Amino acid sequence: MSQTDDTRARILETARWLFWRQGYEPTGVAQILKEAGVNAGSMYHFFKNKDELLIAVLENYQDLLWPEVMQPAADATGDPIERVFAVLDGYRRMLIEFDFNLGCPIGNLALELSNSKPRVRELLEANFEGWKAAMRGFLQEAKPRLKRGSKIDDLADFALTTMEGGILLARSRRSIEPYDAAVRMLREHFKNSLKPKGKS
Amino acid sequence: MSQTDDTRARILETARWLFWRQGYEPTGVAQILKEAGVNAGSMYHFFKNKDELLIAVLENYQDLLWPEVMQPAADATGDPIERVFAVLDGYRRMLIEFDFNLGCPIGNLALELSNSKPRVRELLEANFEGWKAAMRGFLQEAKPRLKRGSKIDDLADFALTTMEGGILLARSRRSIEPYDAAVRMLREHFKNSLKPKGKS
DNA sequence: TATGCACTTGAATGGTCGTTCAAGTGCAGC
DNA sequence: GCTGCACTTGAACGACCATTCAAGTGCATA
Repeated sequence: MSQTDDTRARILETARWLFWRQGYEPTGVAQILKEAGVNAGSMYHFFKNKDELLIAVLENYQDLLWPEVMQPAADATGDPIERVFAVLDGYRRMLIEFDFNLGCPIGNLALELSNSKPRVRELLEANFEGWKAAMRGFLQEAKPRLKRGSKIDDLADFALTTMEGGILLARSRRSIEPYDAAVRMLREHFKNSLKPKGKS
Repeated sequence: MSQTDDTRARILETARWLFWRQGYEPTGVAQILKEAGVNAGSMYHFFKNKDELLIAVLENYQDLLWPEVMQPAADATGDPIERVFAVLDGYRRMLIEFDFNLGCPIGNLALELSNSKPRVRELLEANFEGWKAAMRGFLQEAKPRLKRGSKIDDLADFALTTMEGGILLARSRRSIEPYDAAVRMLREHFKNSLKPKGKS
């Protein structure tokens, strides 16, 4: 990795972390520069402006989705339905690890920026879509066990809304309870979508 | 209403509207002053600073919850379960009316500010709690029709997380579909929580 | 008519914002 | 050793930020 790549990567990673913790608007360019140990001119050499940096961050999240979020869940269990809940458990651990100070990075930015520039909105949507597609992949594997009427697409959407809503509420109440309750309900819902099978 | 009350009320209402549309941080005091037709000194006569204005806005939301959100739902139908869904339908209409540019005012602010001053967090939580309490009230009425195992508190939480998650996704995708899908799932879940009754 | 106080005026303050740029540095290819 | 270009330096820019304040205005009470 060249010095060049290193600087660019360091800016990107610092920005990603700060946008996650503080949001986009409240994070000043000066703070990014300071924490990345870089001067203003360097940043503006790699990124046209703060908006373009955000766009690069969102593109970066797309690349990180599988290795950081989905792969660990796939490793945790072979059961495709359980993989869905392993993903949700990943967010649960994140909530607790950071003491409810951090939420879903995409969800945070989506709420702050869903009225902003088209390219930004496009990338936010693409990130959600990628998440959903991964879920659909898991569910597709479990298709034989699902009731005929169950729509895989709706189930994936529902997992996403439950996760985002659960995180929102858990952070506000600074307690894991609402998140757990939401996941419990989702699990019940999934159970009702599975064919009734006497044996495992 | 005296001139005094009028000025204060106008500042409060303008701030509420702008915080809703743009969020807290991105809304400048100057913009509030301009749109309210007020000078800086007047605002700082009534509110110590921008933070205190936010706190007043959040207190104001608490007062508005029943007349603006719950009463219309209570008027819409006598069936307590349907009242829950009438509330959700109110948010649905809001999403469409403002072309997905506006979300739940509390949800927006909660995501932006859940790591901020204690009094702010406290009020955000109290707003969610008020919403949930109203839902619990509806569900309590329907208690005889609920299965013995169903926890009213969890159902109320679940309605809230579904609503917030659904709004988040709908705004990002700029389509009502994910919201409708989430509500559909919630309805199914509620149906499964009701005692199986042959006749209506 | 005089006193006091709630409220208003709007310019000014110091700080931070994102961004620019002229002047460098150091390495790759010739 | 020279040229050219990718990259870095860091001071400076104007715009906007929340907030302050001295100087009013106008009304209620005496």
